[in-house]
Order: sequence, then C-alpha cells, then structure tokens
Amino acid sequence: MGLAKTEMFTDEQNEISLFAKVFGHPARVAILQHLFKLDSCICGDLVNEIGLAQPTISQHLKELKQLGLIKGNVEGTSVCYCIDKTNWLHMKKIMIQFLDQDISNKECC
Amino acid sequence: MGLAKTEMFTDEQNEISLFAKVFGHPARVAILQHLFKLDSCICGDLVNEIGLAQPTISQHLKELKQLGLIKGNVEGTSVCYCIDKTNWLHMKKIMIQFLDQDISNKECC
DNA sequence: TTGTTTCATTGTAATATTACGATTAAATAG
DNA sequence: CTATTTAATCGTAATATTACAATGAAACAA
Repeated sequence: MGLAKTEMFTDEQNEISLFAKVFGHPARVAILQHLFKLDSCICGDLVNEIGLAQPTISQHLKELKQLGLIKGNVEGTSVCYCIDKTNWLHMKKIMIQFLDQDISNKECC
Repeated sequence: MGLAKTEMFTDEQNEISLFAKVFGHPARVAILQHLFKLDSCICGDLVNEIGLAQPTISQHLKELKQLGLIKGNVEGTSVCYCIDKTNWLHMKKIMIQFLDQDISNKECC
C-alpha cells in the first residue's frame, strides 16, 4: 500500500518519522549541509553543487520547506535559501531526545 | 524513478540518509521506543503493542536488523529482540553530528 | 508421531518516491 | 515591447515502500 497507518501511532512518533523521512535522501542531506557551510545564502548553484537536474533540486527544496527546515526568499530572478533557525532547533531537540534514550543494561541477546 | 543516485554523494551523506530512512516510518520508531522502554527483551508482543499485522512487524524488524540497530535471538519458539548498543551509539554519533551543525548567524532570509 | 505456537518468507496490490523533460511564471535587461 | 535568466510546476516513467493473506519453518508439547 505504501501508506503508513499514522493514526495508530503517537503524535511524537509521527513527528519523528516525518523529520527522519526528509533526511532519508542523500540529496536533501547534501542541500542542508551546503546551507550550513555557506556564510551567505545560496540560490541556484545547488544545481551545480549537487549533480541533479533543476526540477529535482527544486522538488527536494520544496519538501525541506514544507517541513519548515528551510526558508526561501526571492531576490530578483533567483531565490535565496537558508536554514530556518527556530524550526531547526525544535526538530533537533525532538530528534536528539529520540536518539539519546538511555541504553544502559538494555542489551540481552 | 524512485532510485536515489547514491554515487554522486559522499559516504557520510549516504550513511546519514540510510539511518534517517529507517526512522522514517512511525512503526519503526515505535518498535525502537518499545525496545528501549523495556528492561528485558521483547518477543512477539510487538504485534499486540503496535497495531500492525505480524508479517508487517516482521518486515520492519528486518529493516532495523539489516542496519544493525537491533539484534534478534531465538528463544524456543519465540524471538527476543533488543537494541544493538555498539551500533546504536555509532549511529547516534553520526546523526547528532549532522543535527548539531553550527547554526549561528546563518539565517539571512 | 501430531498438534500448536511463533516468527520468517513469499507474493501481491496500493501507494509513495525519485528523477527529469517540457513548460510556465516572474523578474530583469536591452 | 522582446529577450534572457532563474526557479517553480506539470506530467510521467521507473522504482521503492507499505501492508497483509497465505504459506513455510522451527521449536516445543502431548
């Protein structure tokens, strides 16, 4: 079916999986790392930096934007993207909380 | 095409996306949280705990196992699963490094 | 042996994702 | 006005994911 049964999970579980899903493609990881690395905003040079076609990059940017992790700002004919600081920190808190669960004495196999 | 072009990304970017992808479904998040919560190993009660059919849970467990995040141990007719401590810590390090990139003064939109 | 229990595997239908050519829209340059 | 540039959107083909019924396999009980 390709369709996750979200109604049987907690809001937290669904939120974690949504954030994780957007990181589940190397192009989106690369886009985010590039946005972090640059001091200034980048625009269409993501298409050159990463080797994918322009519509593909645009599609990945859209997904990152829909989750609120990046913001886009029109500057003339180009668009300037950057990390949304507030939303990134919120996501980071949720994800690290999930990753950082207490693991001591839990191994038994 | 539904096929990520992994060859154009770094090993690190591919590794991050593979870990993230496995967290990209709420059932797998729920399974991991359950394994963390219990002091002892769990077996087939994941099917009751989560509301999905047995083959579906088995399929999700397989994906977690393939990435090395959990281990399974046969005990009679049942199987005991638990978090793989070493591999979890390795994954955690990589993911937190990605999430914890320096964000100061990078916002410009 | 014959059930029974527990979980993995197989097969498959429904849906989602990925990638890109073609096109459109918006801003700017001439 | 007419290019030109840049990026979004549309349409679509190829592939991946999700879910589960049916079946298989392994351990145990009687």
